[in-house]
Amino acid sequence: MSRAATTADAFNAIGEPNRREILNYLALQEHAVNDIVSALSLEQPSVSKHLRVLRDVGLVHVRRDGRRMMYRTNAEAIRPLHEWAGTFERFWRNQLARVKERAENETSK
Amino acid sequence: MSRAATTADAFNAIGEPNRREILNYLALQEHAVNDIVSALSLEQPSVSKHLRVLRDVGLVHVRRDGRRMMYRTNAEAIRPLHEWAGTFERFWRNQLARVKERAENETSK
DNA sequence: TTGACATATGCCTGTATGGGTATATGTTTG
DNA sequence: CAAACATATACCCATACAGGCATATGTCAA
Repeated sequence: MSRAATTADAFNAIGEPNRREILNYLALQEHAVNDIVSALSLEQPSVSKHLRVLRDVGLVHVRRDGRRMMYRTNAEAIRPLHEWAGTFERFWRNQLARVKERAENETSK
Repeated sequence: MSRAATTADAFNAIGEPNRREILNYLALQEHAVNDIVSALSLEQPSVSKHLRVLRDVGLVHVRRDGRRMMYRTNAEAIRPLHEWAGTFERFWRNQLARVKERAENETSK
């Protein structure tokens, strides 16, 4: 045993900064691998590998266009993540409320 | 160079399943390390290590209570994550809309 | 079919873990 | 101060990467 595989799930996959950049870039519209390479200044093999990981966890979709491979972010796969983080929303709201409250008490002194 | 450190940021830290469990557990109220060990059936050293990582990226707060260390999730630190994922919301909404639309067209045939 | 173009893989290296076990550190109580 | 209790670290091991470089694979144009 050791560490969990990066390809295990979306949570793990987005841990890599470049992969998040790629997802951002591919969210607006599909792009070929080379476009990503240029846009993010990464090595082509590196991009292909990241795309491979993203694809394995379903974070991107692919489509062949002649000799190019068109990738596109699958927003749907990011939802679980948004929802997980969202379960903490009420807590940070409370925290903010408490801080605000305290601040107001200080001020009214 | 190699991979980014797990302690680099919150995104990376939540990649580990056990750490997400810990955050869930500590969201409702603070708990001592031993409570976590019992609740999640993990080895004590393992829990301490995960807490260390979570603490380094600010995902939990600590407070000493006698010989115990009371940990608590810092929901505020999860917000950036929620927001990042949230930027994709309009995309998955669109995707769902398209799917739904298509389904309705099929039905009406 | 051949060469160019676009990607994907293979391989090697250094590093970052996560788990398990033993042990150090800090705190309380008798 | 000694023993017990609660955590944190130190180590060791096996593994998963991410980056860099070379090369295989797939597709199109002449």
